[in-house]
Amino acid sequence: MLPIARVCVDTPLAHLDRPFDYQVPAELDDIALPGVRLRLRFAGRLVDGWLLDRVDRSDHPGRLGWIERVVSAEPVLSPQVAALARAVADRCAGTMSDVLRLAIPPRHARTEAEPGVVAPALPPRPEAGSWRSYPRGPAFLDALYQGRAAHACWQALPGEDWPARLAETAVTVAAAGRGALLVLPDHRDTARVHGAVVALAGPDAVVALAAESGPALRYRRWLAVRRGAVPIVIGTRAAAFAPVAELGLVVLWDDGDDLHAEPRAPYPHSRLVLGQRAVLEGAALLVAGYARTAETQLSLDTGWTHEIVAVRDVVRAAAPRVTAIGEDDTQLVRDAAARAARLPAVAFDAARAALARDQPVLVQVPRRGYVPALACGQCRSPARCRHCAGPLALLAAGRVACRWCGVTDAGYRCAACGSARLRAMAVGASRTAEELGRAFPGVPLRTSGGGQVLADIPPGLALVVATPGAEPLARYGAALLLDAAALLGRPTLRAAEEALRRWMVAAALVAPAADGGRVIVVADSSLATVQALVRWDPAGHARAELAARTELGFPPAVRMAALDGAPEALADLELPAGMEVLGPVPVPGDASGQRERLLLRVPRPQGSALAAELVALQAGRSARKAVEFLRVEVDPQELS
DNA sequence: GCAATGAGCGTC
DNA sequence: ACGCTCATTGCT
Repeated sequence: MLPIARVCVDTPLAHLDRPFDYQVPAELDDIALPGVRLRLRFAGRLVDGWLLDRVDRSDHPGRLGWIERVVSAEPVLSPQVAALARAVADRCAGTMSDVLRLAIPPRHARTEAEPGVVAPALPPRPEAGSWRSYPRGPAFLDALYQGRAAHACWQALPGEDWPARLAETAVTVAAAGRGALLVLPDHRDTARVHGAVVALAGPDAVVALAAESGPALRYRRWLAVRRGAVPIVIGTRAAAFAPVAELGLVVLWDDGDDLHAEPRAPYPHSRLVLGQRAVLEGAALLVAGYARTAETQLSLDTGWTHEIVAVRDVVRAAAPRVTAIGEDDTQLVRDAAARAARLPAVAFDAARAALARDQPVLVQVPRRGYVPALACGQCRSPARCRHCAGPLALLAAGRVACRWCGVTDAGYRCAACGSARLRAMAVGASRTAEELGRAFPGVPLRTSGGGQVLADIPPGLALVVATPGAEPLARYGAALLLDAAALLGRPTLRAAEEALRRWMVAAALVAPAADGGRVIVVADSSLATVQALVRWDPAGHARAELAARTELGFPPAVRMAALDGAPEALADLELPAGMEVLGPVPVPGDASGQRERLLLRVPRPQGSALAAELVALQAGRSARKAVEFLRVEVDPQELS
């Protein structure tokens, strides 16, 4: 066999993120194949590595070391995942070994020794009749069956059985003899889609890869995928790297959910990982959800995806009736208990009507701890810095400063209406479940959220109080979206998009308007995001959101990177020339105050140049043995 | 003039 | 964290 092994060495040092050549001892020659885990001596110490390739000669002028050990003959790193890890590392200004740590689960030797399972027969192609609600849906499924690399974004109708629809896409691909990979925000959604695929194609065609299962089970399922025995993989963000054989389709559900953002370096988002895979492996791509992100809108505008949406009348027929009531003009009810829970009359009436029809009522209350942001006192549009368009915040002294560039702005005027008045988007006092329960005596009260998430509820009457994302599955007669202004007023770039997404996830569980379904959102009806919910118009909202971000120079219209570190460390950085530097600003969510953030901003076409510069920056630091902490995140998820 | 020592650097 | 290079030091 070819005498030289090209190896990716598992080291945290950025300047060593390249292949190294080793000699293969004769006794390891037949198992030292591409993809195996290795032990080798690197700079004196014994380290882990990945065998990338066998080649006939090395360009290294010095003496080559020898591979110490092949950990196991299992070729865990497929060529496709190796290429993916390289591409993701380059894009995120990180190292391949960091990405491989995310991509490949820890070895479980006993599991590896178990006999493998046999791949099941191809499932039959499923009926795709339900996709007829979406004019371009059936054509997309045809493309999947024919093995074409179609790229689409799909806005599910309210009330849609979306797990069944996603299962149909996956089984269609499996029926054509290729693999499908579906990535969902959480375990609950994963289980639902897994169930839907099992119902269509049986239990042998699909595995769920989720962190919840123990290491042995997780590795067993992962190995079955790697060995080509399972064509359909469902899972949370780590599954985006699953080594599905003959990948024909990648699906991302609810791409605005921040659970899709990987918190470990180099912080790749599932959207990025799956997008890269679609390109590298020639697979179809489906980005789906009730709502639509600005990133997905951009992929439509650039022609990278096309949209699968229902026509207006079909959307209207499926949606509940949504009513917005402003906080200020809220008419409280006579009922003392309802008044104590600060329930507006309209909300109280909608809930009572649903309960009278024997249908459950959902109450969405935001999680605690949202920081107030500043908005125009006149038109309520977020207050933006005149210098860099960053978000304004109130300093302790009562003065106003930008959270991005730190410039204090004494003479603020709203860019939209010219008003000089500012208003804190106060976090509404969160109503307790007990207060709400007292307003509806005799109705079973259930709460879902935090550590106690209910998957579903028993049929019949119930008042369900849930935080966003924890709504139990049911057909509700009404939903009350309380403290909506608190969701909308969060001082982050994605506040509006995120609010609409969360409202839609809740509202989609409510019966259509024709069946009496009602949604009451306690927020000013003149706000664009509230109107988008009332009209059930996720596409229009995404278009407006992207237009606004383009205007202001925010992602995804531009490429950004965040450099977080101690102020001295940031001051010492030799920043690349030719890009806009914002800050230092506070690090979002950092309570210690010991760290600051620099933001680099470039036009999108210079995105890869920015990543390359940041790789060079980190390589220089690690070569110089710099010890001060520096966190580099390209496309930072949290932006104020 | 040259060996002995140690800091710095690259890492196959 | 090993081993190589290269500069410095101290001795002949």
